[in-house]
Amino acid sequence: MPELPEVEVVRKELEALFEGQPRLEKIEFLRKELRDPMPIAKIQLLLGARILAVRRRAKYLLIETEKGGLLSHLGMTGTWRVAVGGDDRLHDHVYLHLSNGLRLAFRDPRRFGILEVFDLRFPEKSPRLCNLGPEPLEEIFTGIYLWRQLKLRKGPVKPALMDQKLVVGIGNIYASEALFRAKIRPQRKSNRVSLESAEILVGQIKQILAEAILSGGSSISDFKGAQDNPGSFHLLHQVYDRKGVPCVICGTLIRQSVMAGRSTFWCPVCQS
DNA sequence: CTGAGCACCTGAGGGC
DNA sequence: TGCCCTCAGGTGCTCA
Repeated sequence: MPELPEVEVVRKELEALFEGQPRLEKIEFLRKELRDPMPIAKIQLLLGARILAVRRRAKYLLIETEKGGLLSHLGMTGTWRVAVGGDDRLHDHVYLHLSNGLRLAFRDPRRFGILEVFDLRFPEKSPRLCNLGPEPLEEIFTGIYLWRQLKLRKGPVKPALMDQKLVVGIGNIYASEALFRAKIRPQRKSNRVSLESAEILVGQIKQILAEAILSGGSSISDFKGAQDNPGSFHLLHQVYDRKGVPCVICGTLIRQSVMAGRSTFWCPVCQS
């Protein structure tokens, strides 16, 4: 799935496609459910509305219209794509027909994605958004904040970084990558990460997410932008999916293990 | 409260 | 070539 950088890349592309504030002329559902049933009737209430903006909160895309908000999550394999005329895509589930002539497809083979409405006036109160931690690229996400949060936890630091209640947007790739850059072993107990290490880790998280956005995201497997352009950040992965490959710093072979059900990669020498 | 395990679903890739 | 197995960017449930 798309982690924060990939979602942000999609957001920017949608923003460009929504230039001129097109109307939602038709919303076509090719199936009734993704991971959960879609609230089709509520979504249809947005018909005819102009699209005003598209924002991102955590890994959610928030499309703001005159008549309300449309929220989407890309799950593991979700994408918003400009549908080309006549194509008959197996995994297209919803089409947004816009008044500028574009047809946007929500395409998601595994159907772990989400499509719902949200209240524009109180987005933070919507059920999907009300328990989220701070945005990692904003100033409130600091070393002292992370250190205090980690102090409260006994488990390993890597799953903690992926907990969206602690901080949003970091998924399985960027958790491994940020810990490598900060020289922290993923297995390190959260409450034993020093303030100094937490400061370094926050700096690395901000840097890696920003770099990934600039590179158009990581295109492992099938992530692509709305108009088929792949990102290139996966070329800069230093540990993720590199089991048995020499560490770029010290040459030791990268190791892999499973933590909280997710593959985890690290250098046994550089990270302690 | 926390953390672990698993379920949700399809497709890609490796081994034989 | 084909079959079978494992694994995949996330989240949210149950259970201890």
